[in-house]
Amino acid sequence: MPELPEVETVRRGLEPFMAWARFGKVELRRKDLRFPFPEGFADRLNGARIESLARRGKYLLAGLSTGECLIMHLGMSGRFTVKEDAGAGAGAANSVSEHAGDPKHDHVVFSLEGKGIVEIIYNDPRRFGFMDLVSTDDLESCRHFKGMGPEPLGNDFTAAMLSANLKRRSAPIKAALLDQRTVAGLGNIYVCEALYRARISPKRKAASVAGVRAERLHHEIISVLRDAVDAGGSSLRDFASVDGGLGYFQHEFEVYGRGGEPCRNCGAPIKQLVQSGRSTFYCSRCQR
DNA sequence: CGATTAACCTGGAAGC
DNA sequence: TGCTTCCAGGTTAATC
Repeated sequence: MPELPEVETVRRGLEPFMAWARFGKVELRRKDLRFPFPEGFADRLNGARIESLARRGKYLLAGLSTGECLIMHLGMSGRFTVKEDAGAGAGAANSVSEHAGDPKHDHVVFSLEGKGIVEIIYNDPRRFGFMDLVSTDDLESCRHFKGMGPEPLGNDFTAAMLSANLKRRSAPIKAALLDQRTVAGLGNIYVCEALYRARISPKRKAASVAGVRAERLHHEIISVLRDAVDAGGSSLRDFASVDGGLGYFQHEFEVYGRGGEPCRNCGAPIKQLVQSGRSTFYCSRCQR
């Protein structure tokens, strides 16, 4: 489900409930998601205060008072919902999202004590998501973040850095941008959209995206991600923010999911092909 | 070393 | 209506 803008939308939805709250009961309804939960997961969270809720690429990071960091990845179908007034009696759960998902896929329930008690429910039908606990000191070097590329909406992401990361790569630019070592947080949708905005063919060799093309691409990656974050992400199929609200950036797609429809710039039909096992959408007239 | 593919899972949509 | 096939926002282990 989620690329950077969707994960950021989730982060913003969870932050008011999670920041400065304390973990109470942690309920695991199975022993694994994509990977097993780490040893003693529930015990290590219990009693911990959440000092920050951050995002790195497509990962959510809860910094804990215990010196550890709770790492959460939503995979393809993960979602969080918040249940306020948990434990306040029957029928009192007045903010359960209407997009809560099938309860049979509710795999984790965090009970949090902050201003009142809330339950944070993690639902994930496909179970491609996962959670991990890592010492805060080891965050950068841990297996999830070692080698991860720059944060595209951060201050240190530059065209020169993008160009350097694409140099000596023979794969198509589409594949290179899906690789989280090039830039963090891009997925299939926003790679297609950024390449369209930058007028670069997804089939072009990554290494040939340099100079003015790299500058254009750098600029458009930032612009499409900013626009999508501002729109609350894209709601395809089932993405919903924590409060059940839907993003609306899907209405602004220029190419993604528009195979055969006319390019809004030149009128030529949008083409669709498969790269790296994923659908690519692009305009062969506008994108070179 | 880098590039490509299959695999992990379930559910919804499309095709017959 | 029911069965089958394909496809989906991500990552990673295995293979070339």
